[in-house]
Amino acid sequence: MENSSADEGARSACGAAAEPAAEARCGRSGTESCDRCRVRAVSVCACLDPDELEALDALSDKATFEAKQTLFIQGDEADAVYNVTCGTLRLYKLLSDGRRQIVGFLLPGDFVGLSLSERYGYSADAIDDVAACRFDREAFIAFVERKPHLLRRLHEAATHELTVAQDHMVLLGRRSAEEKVAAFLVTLRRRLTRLGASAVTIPLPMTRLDMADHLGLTLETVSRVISKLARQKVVLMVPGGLRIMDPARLERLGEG
Amino acid sequence: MENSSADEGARSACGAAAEPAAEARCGRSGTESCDRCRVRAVSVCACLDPDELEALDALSDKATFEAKQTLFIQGDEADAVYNVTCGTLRLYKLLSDGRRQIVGFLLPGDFVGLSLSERYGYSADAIDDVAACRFDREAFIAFVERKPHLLRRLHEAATHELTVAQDHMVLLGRRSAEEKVAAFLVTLRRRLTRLGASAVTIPLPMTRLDMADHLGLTLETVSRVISKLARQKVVLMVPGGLRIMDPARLERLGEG
DNA sequence: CGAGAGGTTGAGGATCCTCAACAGCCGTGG
DNA sequence: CCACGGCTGTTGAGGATCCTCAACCTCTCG
Repeated sequence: MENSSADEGARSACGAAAEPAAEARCGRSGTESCDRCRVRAVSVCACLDPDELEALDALSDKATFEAKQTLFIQGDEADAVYNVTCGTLRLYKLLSDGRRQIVGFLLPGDFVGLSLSERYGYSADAIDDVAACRFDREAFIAFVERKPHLLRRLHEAATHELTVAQDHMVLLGRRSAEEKVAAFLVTLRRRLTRLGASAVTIPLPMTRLDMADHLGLTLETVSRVISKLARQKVVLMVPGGLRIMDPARLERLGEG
Repeated sequence: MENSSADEGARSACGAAAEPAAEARCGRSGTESCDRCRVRAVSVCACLDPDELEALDALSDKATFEAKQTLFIQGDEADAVYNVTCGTLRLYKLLSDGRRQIVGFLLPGDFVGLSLSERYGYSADAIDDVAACRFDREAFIAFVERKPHLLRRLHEAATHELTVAQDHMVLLGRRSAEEKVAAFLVTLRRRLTRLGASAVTIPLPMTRLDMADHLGLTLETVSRVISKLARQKVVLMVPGGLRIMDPARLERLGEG
């Protein structure tokens, strides 16, 4: 039973049928072995040869998380690292009075636990249904010790994250609400494009509050800016996401 | 001829005499060999044994930069990496209309160029006179290739930077002006303490504008907040810095 | 059908920014 | 030696942006 066509383009990158359970939603990607993995080419695993990949595969569990499930809390002992294969995660820090800053959204291919440190530096929730390769942290570290080129790759990934974080500091510190939302959409579009997803319709599995807590705004401001962009025909609001009607205009709003 | 005692505690971490030239201001730290280096214990070099240290020493130039001198611009080809031994740097990104976000201040012991990538991801200026160990990037990478434990150390440093960046996102996105300034002072105090500097008087070689561009504020707001903290006797304004009168109160203002 | 979650929109207000004036410091140069 | 300009910092008045509070809507799910 397919739904109406309006929200079709706004589906998650998984692109599977719409059953609620994570296993179903993410298709077989949660249980496949590495050689058939959809996100291998964009993941840290891309640097491994077939033998190494097999060894790594032997270390991994295929874990799934339902929407809104918490993977771990900031300060928890870090017993696992993950490679996301399907779905969307939010990583966030809380202040003692409940204020929240989402430091990033993770998409398929992204790695959780780059720091390899003993405790998680942020909390992580599944936003929609998520599938991931789960590695015991100790075992993963031991594996890395024997593969310097994997360490090199992890280092590249970490410094890339650092660059992304610094760009986000510019956004948080020096940009207007409209620029923030536009830049967020442009960035998300680029990431989805690199994953091979359609570039015209952006799925937004996160809520307005999530976006607000990522952009240093309130949910009302996010909603108002998106409404304004829709009024100006830069985007079209569709269930579950946004259709980009004027990419050039959006990029101009998002670029400094 | 020593100046009045008021500004004595607010000197830079170099603690040398006040001649203008970088070599003089930073004392011998800019030309010393590694085994007498003041910041070795807190630098990435700390993981090297004496032989390795000697090999690395052979790769390094001792570079000095005068106050306000630019080391490199965002997008420049990255031909060198640096280890700061004395003085303060600002790392920043610019938007096309001139808005600036300072992504970090570097103190002695900090490393510039962790990403080892081909181009610099931000611009860097000396704030006061600076001394640093300069390494040819290619040569440094070749050295790292032969020393996996140094790569591991660089990775640790990079992920530490990432954590710092994420904490700064919380500050930029979710904290008030007063909290921002207080947190900045607390953080700077902690860093200086780890370097063995006095914890009661914080030198502030950067301008109000620098602080504002780091905290996502205007220079006027920074000035007003500091004045307010001084009125409340949390800090005392001294030439070149601040004396912390009520550390507990400052930490409460700075903590979430 | 009712409850709850998520989203939109409006009115009013707080925070922080903009613009402006002025003070202190310092090196330069008459 | 002192006047001057430039740079930095402080303070005030007024205003823009964004937040807070609130009402209402749609959609989903039990």
